Amino acid sequence: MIRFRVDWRSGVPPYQQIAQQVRQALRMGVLDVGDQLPSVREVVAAAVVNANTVLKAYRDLEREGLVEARAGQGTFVRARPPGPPPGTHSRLGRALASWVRQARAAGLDDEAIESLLRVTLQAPAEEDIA
Amino acid sequence: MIRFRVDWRSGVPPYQQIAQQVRQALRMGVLDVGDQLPSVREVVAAAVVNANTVLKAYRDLEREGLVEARAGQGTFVRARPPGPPPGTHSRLGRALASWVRQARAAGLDDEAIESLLRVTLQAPAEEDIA
DNA sequence: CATACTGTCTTAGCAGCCTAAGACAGTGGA
DNA sequence: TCCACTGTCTTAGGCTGCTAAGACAGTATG
Repeated sequence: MIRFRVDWRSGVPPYQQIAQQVRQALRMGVLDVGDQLPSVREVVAAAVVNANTVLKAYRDLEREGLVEARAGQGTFVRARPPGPPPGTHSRLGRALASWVRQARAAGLDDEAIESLLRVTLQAPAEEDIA
Repeated sequence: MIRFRVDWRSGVPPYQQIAQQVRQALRMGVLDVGDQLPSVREVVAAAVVNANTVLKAYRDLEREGLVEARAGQGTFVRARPPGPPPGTHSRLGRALASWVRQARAAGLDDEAIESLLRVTLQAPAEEDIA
């Protein structure tokens, strides 16, 4: 059963973080069609967030067609998001992990690493900074 | 002169985005000690955000000792944030750009890429998903 | 039927952040 | 001195998101 992790310092709304963690688990193959998501009350009991917040995240995922809520039973994965299969993510993930090790060895902290990625992603579009 | 870019869909408060872009420019060497930041009114005129929002970002940077505000003159870079020199970031940035090209060629969009990094950064600490 | 799960909705309130417009103060040059 | 720039602060309002507690409905099981 997937377990959620909320970063309160990031400024990103918790309901968005939960939804995104589900999407990523689907892309990575950690979750698959038919799997059950933790019940709203389980997430609340884990002291992550309020019931309404979990509900909002699950509703977003339902609107995207990724999950399906059945009253009395739970919330289940209905489909996989568009994109490459899990194997592709695993392969790329290993390469990225190797790069992260280098970056950390060079003295970059997580914030510097994330900023570097953000710059890299925007780079080809336009000059982003300066 | 550095130019700011605000992503309104990210959920991250604009004042945090501005402050972070300055920090990253310092790490990358795009900004250096003595350089001037755009005036509050310039940023406002660029239709990025409100004056109070810019002020909040600059105040955060001042509290960190990175910049110094001088009434009547402007806001100037005072020091470089701790961490490796700009050259290190450039080198790592090129390697990362190469990886990003592979990921995009494999069909990953920006959200998938960012999620993959987030998972990778948390991975060694604890099992983050599942 | 009774119980214990499940998802769902309501109400009320609070906090953070952004906006708008204006006003004040310090600095430097004509 | 006057003007144009700079940072700074105030007031007032609004929007979004989170919290709390409770209540209702659907489903499965004994």
